[in-house]
Amino acid sequence: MCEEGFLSRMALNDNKAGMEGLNRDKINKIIMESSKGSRFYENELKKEQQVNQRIERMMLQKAHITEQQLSKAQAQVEKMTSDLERGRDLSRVIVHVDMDAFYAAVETRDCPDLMDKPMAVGSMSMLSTSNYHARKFGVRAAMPGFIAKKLCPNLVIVPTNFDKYRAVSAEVREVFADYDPHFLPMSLDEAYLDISDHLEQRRGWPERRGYSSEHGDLQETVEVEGLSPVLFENSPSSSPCLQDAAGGEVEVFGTCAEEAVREMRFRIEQKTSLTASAGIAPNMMLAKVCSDKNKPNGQYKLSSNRQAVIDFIQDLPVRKVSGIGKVTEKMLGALGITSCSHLGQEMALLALLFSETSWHHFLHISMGLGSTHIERDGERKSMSTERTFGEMSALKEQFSLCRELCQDLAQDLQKEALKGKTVTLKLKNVNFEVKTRAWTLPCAVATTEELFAVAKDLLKTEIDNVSPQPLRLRLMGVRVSSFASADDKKPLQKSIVGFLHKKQTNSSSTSQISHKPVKEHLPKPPGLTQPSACPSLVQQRQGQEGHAWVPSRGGVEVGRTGEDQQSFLQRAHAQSLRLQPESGTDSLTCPVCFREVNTTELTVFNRHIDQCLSGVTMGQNNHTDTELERGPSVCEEEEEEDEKTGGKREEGAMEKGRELLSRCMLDSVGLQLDSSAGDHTESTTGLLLYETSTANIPLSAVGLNPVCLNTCPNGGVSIHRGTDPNTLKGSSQSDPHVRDCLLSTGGPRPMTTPKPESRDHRGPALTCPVCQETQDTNDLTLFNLHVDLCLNQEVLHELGGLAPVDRTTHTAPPAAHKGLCFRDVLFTE
DNA sequence: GGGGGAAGGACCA
DNA sequence: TTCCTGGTCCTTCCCCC
Repeated sequence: MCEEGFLSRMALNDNKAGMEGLNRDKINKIIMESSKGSRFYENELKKEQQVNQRIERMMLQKAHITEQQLSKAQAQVEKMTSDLERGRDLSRVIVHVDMDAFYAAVETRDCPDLMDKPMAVGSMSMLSTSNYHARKFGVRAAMPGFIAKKLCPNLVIVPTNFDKYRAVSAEVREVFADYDPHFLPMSLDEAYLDISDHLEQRRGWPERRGYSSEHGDLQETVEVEGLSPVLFENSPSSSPCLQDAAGGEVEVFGTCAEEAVREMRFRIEQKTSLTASAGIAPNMMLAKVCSDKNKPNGQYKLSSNRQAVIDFIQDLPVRKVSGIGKVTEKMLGALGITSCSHLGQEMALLALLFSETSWHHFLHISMGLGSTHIERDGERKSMSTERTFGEMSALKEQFSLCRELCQDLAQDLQKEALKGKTVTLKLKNVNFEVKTRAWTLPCAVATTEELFAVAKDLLKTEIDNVSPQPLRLRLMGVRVSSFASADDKKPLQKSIVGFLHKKQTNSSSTSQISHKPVKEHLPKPPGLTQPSACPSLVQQRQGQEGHAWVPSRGGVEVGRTGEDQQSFLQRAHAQSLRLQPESGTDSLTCPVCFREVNTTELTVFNRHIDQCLSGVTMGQNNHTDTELERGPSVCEEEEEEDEKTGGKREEGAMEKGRELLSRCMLDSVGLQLDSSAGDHTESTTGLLLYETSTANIPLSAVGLNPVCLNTCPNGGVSIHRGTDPNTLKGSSQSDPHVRDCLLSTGGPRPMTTPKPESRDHRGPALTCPVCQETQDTNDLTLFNLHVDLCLNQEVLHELGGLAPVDRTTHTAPPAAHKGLCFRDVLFTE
């Protein structure tokens, strides 16, 4: 700490070129006065305390280290050191190039009036960079503009113009490409190059080559030997400058690494009127440190020999190394480590106090080792967008912003043709506390609607968690990660077919479905991910089975355990598994009971699945092992019965099947189907649904849209939150569900669905609450069938990226068509 | 005990 | 009056096998 009560993490970070020799105390006092008492400050104080606690724990741990432990660690360190030493590679010439105060320099170039003024690029909220005049006042990047103004009242703040910086950056990169076509850009103003190959070529060139800068056009000139050298004005170094035949100035460069880099910087300056600094070293870590050595407009070369590297590292402050920030610096400082040589001396201690990853990193630094191979074309891991704003507490605004962010992100994903399985919502409240909430889906998503379906549920969970207080936000962001690999992009149904055929179940296929239940396949309601975050749920221990969450109000209590989720997976997929025959197989494996069914007859197999499902779903599995093993024979008996009853049984089975589907899907997300609620037992699907869990349910994950029926202006099936089904009638727009429904759909729709009690209603044409299409029928049985089919399609589409072939006619698929058939609807890949 | 997801945080430009 | 954005990687915790 600089002084009593001062937050070290808020103190001026002068670890930047152009900030040496400043009056730190004076500057810190101003920063302190501007910040103290603010929410930001309070949050920083909290974080500082956390770091201090971390240090305390570390020191306590240190106090308990024995001599024996230390010598064991020392042996380990020594072994690793000698291994690393053997692998030390000094053969590459790595360059780190960094444009000087890039954004500020671009703005100054375009507005020369700014040349001699302290200026910064950014806003009153945050600065992106500052010029060297401003740095003398302590003004630097990542400082809010209002504080910078207090440090330097004459500071000119210019708003950012990224299009302009991108254009300049493209020009600079053209130059980089001449020295290393595979250079690695780190940002708009920074890149790593491996110029080893370029230097090899360069050796074959004339001893010196020159560039004439006449008319601003940089021309490579022929050999200039024999001309009298003159100094080039504004030249980065005092290199000789010659004149060509026309009397124009010619800058001359040699063939060594330093000359090549000087030439590169010269060309950048000629092309953009901006200066760059560079570091030349045998690896990336050292090159980065070297580029900062002679900033601005300078370069530094570290010789490629071991002793030079060791000497260079000796007195280097740890904070100068990329990857060591203020927290690590403080932790090392508590152990008396400030320079890289200290780091090497205390390595055994560090090996005992830090994680393996961390101390290995420290060891590399202390030996002056770094990457000698510039990793190119690394795959992107995530994509996100976030926005900071003034306090936002209104639900409508929050959901609307959430959708906007999803829309922006969907556009970005589309540009790179990416789809990801994990959607993360980031929230920062007005107290600067950051929360992230993630949910991993069974398949990759990319569209606005898909992203919003998840993000809004995550948001809703957080809103409910602080209810009845409003969620007071200052930032919201949405991120997508776990991008689909080439394998993941393959249609899911192939895997399903493979999964069901016993011969393939044991293969090492990368299919998304396997015998072994994989967690990410399990749609998990956000509300259930963190039981403690949901006070209305009672958490129960159930032996070895994990946790069960029992809703404390509304509906019948339904415990949910890991087991439940697994069986949901089975059920959900089973529901979507209606097969077309595939040649070359003689048995199928049931996705519910996992038993082999000796048949290739899909009607028979589907019946078996239905029977399994009825057992699983109703919680009264009537299958005995013997019965299940019989598989086909059960179905044979049923077929016989069908013949006797003239197919009536089939009709009943369809009805039952529909109910089962709804029951399965709803149960899986904590909803219950109620068939005993008096007048309200029937809705458009002939079923009244109400929620049995107070957790927030991402219905979209299983393809259900939370549309509501008679009480909601949007129409549809009623999903009533947390109240007795008999109170449904009284719902209004103030009902949270109705409000959400309106929000998510953009406003009330004309109510076109029939009243639940009027099953024989003969009114105008009906509109399906799922596909929103008007159906040319007023026969509710037919209409209900259509709604079910739509729901099924939505579910399958969600689960497997399947596209419905025919939504209106429900025609049976041609027998020869290869694909999946689910309840008379054909899906193609 | 190891693998993997979620959440939070460090660090970078 | 006011403290960003977008990305990667690491750590910790917890669940599950």
